[in-house]
Amino acid sequence: MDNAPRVSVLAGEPCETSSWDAGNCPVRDVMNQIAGKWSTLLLEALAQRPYRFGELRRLVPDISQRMLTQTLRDLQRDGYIDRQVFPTKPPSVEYRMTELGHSLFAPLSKVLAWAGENHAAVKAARAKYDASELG
Amino acid sequence: MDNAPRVSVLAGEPCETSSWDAGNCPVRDVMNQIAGKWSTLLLEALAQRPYRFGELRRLVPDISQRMLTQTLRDLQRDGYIDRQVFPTKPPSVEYRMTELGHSLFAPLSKVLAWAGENHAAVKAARAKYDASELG
DNA sequence: TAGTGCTAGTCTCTTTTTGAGACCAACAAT
DNA sequence: ATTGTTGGTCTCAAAAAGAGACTAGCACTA
Repeated sequence: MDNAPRVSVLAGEPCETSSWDAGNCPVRDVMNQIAGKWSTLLLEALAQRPYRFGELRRLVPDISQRMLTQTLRDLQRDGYIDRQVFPTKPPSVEYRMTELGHSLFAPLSKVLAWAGENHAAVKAARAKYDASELG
Repeated sequence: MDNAPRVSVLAGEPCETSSWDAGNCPVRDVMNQIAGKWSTLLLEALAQRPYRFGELRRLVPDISQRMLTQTLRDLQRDGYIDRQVFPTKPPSVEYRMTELGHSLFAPLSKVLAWAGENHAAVKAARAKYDASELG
């Protein structure tokens, strides 16, 4: 049941606070996919250049094959990446970011840049919180 | 064989492909928190104005109290929101976004806007994928 | 005075998701 | 003949999330 298509309720309304339930909210519908543990990492890689399955697996050392397959399928299903099979001797598969994917990655990369710039501040906040919890 | 160029995607160079393991990567460390199912939704709410626990619960109808508590704690721990207890008759708790939280929400809101604008394209891609899977 | 509801949670139990690792078929080199 | 490489799938265990009962102190109600 891992790869069963997720049926999403129809909607078209912007995400107002009065309709923040799962079926009606574009933000939730879109974010719930790209907010996965591995999605942003794979998008970051594929924004750079196309990669093959095994390359991505080596690039992200601690992802399981199962989750790599599944995350790539989800990103493909939402139209962010394309999957192309080459009938070579051992068949190879290339994943490539689509235009839609690049248009998403434009604003997303700003968030990733923020993460890099503010990592220290976040770690400091964590240390402070953990210290006050123990005290 | 492993001739993949180890080049950073982002200008600020927050995450090189040679250190994409969990412990070394600021992007993963920061994103894994804000990428939760409920985090962006709560950040979106608290970017507008402070809210109390019960208000947030009513705002997001399908979040459980357990996950609301836990997500708020995580956001507080990373320094994005503050938690303030008022010793009123029935004690009330107010959650308020910090400066760090607002500085994160600036780029994050661009992604949320993208989600609203491109929801239709994503749904179309999904429909196309599901149709080809069934055929 | 008992009953009800509000507050912001916690505790337990069940279901879902994720992770670890074995297995697959074809073909290439050793 | 064994090993390695390709891109997966399959099963089973562990972790995370969801559902719902339960708490304490106070206010209002009957």
